[in-house]
Amino acid sequence: MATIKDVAKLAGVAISTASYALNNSDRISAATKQKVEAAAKTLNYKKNGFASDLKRTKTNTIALILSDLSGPFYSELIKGVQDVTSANNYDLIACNSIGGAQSTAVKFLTEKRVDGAIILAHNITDELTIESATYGTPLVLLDRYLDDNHVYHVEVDNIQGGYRATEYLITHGHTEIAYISGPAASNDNILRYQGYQNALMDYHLHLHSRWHIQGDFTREGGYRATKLLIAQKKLPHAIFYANDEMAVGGLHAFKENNIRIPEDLSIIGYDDIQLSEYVQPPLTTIKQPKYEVGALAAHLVFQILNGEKIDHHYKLSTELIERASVQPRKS
Amino acid sequence: MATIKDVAKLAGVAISTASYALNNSDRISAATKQKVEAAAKTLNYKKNGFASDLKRTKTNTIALILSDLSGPFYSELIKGVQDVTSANNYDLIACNSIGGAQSTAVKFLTEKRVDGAIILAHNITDELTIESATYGTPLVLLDRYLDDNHVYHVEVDNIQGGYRATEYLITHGHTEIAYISGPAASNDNILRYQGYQNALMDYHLHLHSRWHIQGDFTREGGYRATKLLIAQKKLPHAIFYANDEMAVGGLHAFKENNIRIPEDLSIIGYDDIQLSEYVQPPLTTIKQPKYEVGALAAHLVFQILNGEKIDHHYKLSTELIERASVQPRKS
DNA sequence: CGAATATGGCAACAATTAAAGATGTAGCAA
DNA sequence: TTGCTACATCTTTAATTGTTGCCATATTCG
Repeated sequence: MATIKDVAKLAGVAISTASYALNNSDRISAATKQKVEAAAKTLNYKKNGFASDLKRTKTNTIALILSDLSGPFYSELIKGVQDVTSANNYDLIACNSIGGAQSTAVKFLTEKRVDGAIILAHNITDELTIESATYGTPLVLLDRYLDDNHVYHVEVDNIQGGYRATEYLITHGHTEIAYISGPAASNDNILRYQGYQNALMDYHLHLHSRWHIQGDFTREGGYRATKLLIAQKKLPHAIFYANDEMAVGGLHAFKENNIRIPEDLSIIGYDDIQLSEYVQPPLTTIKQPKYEVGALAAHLVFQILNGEKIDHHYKLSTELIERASVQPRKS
Repeated sequence: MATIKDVAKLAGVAISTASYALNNSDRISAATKQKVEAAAKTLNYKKNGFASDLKRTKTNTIALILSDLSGPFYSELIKGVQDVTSANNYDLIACNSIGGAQSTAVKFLTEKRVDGAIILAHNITDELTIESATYGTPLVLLDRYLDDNHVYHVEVDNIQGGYRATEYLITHGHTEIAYISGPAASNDNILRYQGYQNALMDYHLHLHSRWHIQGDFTREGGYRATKLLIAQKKLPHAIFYANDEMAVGGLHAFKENNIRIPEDLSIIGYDDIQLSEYVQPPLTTIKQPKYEVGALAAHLVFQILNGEKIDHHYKLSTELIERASVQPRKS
């Protein structure tokens, strides 16, 4: 493989001259520049990215860290990140954090292989995150809060989203409203539940523990939780599923038990996944501004990279998508 | 940021000794090793990835190149790649090829930032692909054929898949079978159509050009193509959509025109996307072994990296998923 | 004293870049 | 006209980036 040395030799100039010429420095005469470029072409010279990055101590790439590349991650969010990154002429790579401290993500972070990162992966420990941030790599966290001077956050207002979903059910006349939760440890879940509680309180409704069923954000978990609810004999008026995947699972359970949605019971989800529009009935749900989250996160990375002083916290709000899984309660 | 120099100084040893110690060489005494490790810890030393890669001329990472990171790409396929890559203790990064020659993907390929790559991105030109391959980076192409000694291929047998789909319709009594195609330039599309033609021929059915409608692999395109077909007044007995996305679009069009599937007309798709199971009626379709494609592709990269001589071409076959969108024709 | 083991010195990897050097040209005085 | 300086332009030398690994050397022990 040809190096810049070979190019310089062929062009009959010094290595540095070749470097200047190839990098469009204006201290090189047009003639020399042409000679060098011709040489580079005939040798099929391509610069070695590492050597270049090493000297410049800058990679021009930022990482999007996902817990699992093959996961059902938000394509809208990625689009947001991608758009902003390429507008800034940076490269974007996606890597996974499977394997914790041994993962690709952590390696890229600690070994300074990227200039900045956006993290959507709860399996990267807090310490690791802080450690990476402290050493100068701008980090934007999307899925949790971390009190550190070098870490920035973009989040969707989950409390407000949970509140809105619950309020929507209440204003449709439902008073017995169940909540099928995500994993207890999930921050998203906790906040959505908080919103649910706040709404019940504000409308002077009671919080029954029987209406709080544990789920895990998976379709299967939603199915099981719903079966459990059905087995309790007395059904609620409506159910707020902490995410759409679980709601889809719930739909299966209801179908098996000949319970009609929304005639017998209203349900609302959270996320507005692609499927929501296609299930029967189409799912009313809370939509998160995913594109905006991604775009904002990427923007922040660049602002930090430019040394601008910015807030550490950004909160975006949700939107309610009305479809057909909720109907007013007939008394 | 601490470098190995600082570590060596603090530990009171030479740089090389520190390097050996940190890389678990057995030529270093346990005592020294410990000293070095302690120093590294107090200084919070993390090796610089580039410098290391530069010296070793090896990156230990392979790239999965996708035309668009935010696209609806095959999560099963990625899972296959991911599993094999991590089993080989390599890192995997995903990058996009938006922007052609200026894209991140091309940059990583030409600048030797990765040891190998799996490409699922038609917008990387053939020349570029060959160029990268020639200079020693193992390349596995998933979406097209390229006659080059350094390029390897894994493909799903699209002719067989197209044949199987068509044959299934024929054996259910349908004789007037339409084909709604993908983009004319798509290799996948061409081969599926080839399979369709072969099946018709083998069963002595005529190929009517009126039954060949142009689509583009998108939901919207499927919708439009189907409307066109409906507008022709005379409907076929069955339709073979070159992919599921278009079939979903078709379903919309039929619903709008009160044409019942599968009572009035049978349809079959291709891909078995997640949605297929959920649309009404659930879509009978051809499933591609995506996980296997990804896993095999990754395997090949490592075999090539190990200098093994392997075939340049691998073909996997499809599977027919029977659901409810095809029913026998009543004469 | 020779062998084995542990450690250190130094070049190499491929690029960038500051600073010094070379070359040529113009201006001006003798 | 000649000779010299000054300056601008272009090119080169050499240092630098962080790490690795070959080779040489120092130390220790039987």
